[in-house]
Amino acid sequence: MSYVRETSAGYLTNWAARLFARAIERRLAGGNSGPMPVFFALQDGGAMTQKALAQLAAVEQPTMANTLSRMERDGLVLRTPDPNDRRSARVSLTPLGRERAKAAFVSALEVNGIATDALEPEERELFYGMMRRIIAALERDAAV
Amino acid sequence: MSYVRETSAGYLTNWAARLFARAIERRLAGGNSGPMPVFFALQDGGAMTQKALAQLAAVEQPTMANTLSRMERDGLVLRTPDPNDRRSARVSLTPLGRERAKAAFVSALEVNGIATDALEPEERELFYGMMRRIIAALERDAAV
DNA sequence: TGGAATTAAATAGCAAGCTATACACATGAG
DNA sequence: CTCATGTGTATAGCTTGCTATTTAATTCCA
Repeated sequence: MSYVRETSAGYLTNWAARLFARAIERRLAGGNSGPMPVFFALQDGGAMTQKALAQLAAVEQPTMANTLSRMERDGLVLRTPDPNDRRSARVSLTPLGRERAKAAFVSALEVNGIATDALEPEERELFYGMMRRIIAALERDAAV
Repeated sequence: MSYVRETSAGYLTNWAARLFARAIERRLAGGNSGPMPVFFALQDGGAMTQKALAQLAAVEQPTMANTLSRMERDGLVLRTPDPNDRRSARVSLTPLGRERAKAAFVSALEVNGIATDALEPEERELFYGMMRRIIAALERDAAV
């Protein structure tokens, strides 16, 4: 690694993020990592608004709209019109979606395990904390 | 943040990576973050092969091919045919490219500064080290 | 030397992220 | 009650990433 790569927080983070996504996708055989936050949010049978899902996943609304469209196309998710607000729909997992959610959960745990195994046990909470502080700082910056 | 978001290394890393990219792009006014590794590799006037650039950036060859095509389209980069190997071309920055590279360097430093300011000074090297270990672990996994 | 294997780059096609904008419905103020 | 404003989704259009495949040139070996 060059000096820039070794000591740029952004460079390292972007690189690691791509490796995380690839490691998960490799385990999902055809599945992708985009639906993961939806799986986590809805795995216990709940239903949520697209807007709420976008907030949970920390992505913009159009990103979530497209992800849900692909999931709907693939039979993973159901959009039920909200009777109280005809603009809105409640999103829930289909049986196939719940099945895939379980598999995604297993893969995510495995990949996170590979990553955290690279850290000393006492470093792990520190790593999460550092990440959360960096995220908070960058979100403050974005809000300006 | 939910429990999953707070303690999933992959989730946190992906989230932070997107914030890094957005923070840089916000500062580049129309510019994007994809060319950044090319800027860093070529900023001092050197020329490199597409393959070498892809390795430096840690992206696949077609990803770099497309990035370079956009940069060429935008007048940032020049592809000079290699006289010794007609399959290959030497890539270098145009004057405009070098100008943009300087701006990108400033932005990257600023954004990295925002991130590292969220860490205690004595935590920073530790953070880079943790990231490098996680990257190494995930690359080992990918190589299996 | 001539065909096989390797290598550099390009292309096709998809996912997931973004911004900007459009559309349809809901709501609140007068 | 109507019209302006606000809100939930959808769409358009772009970048960046990936895998799989193709094309063209080089190299190696029999």
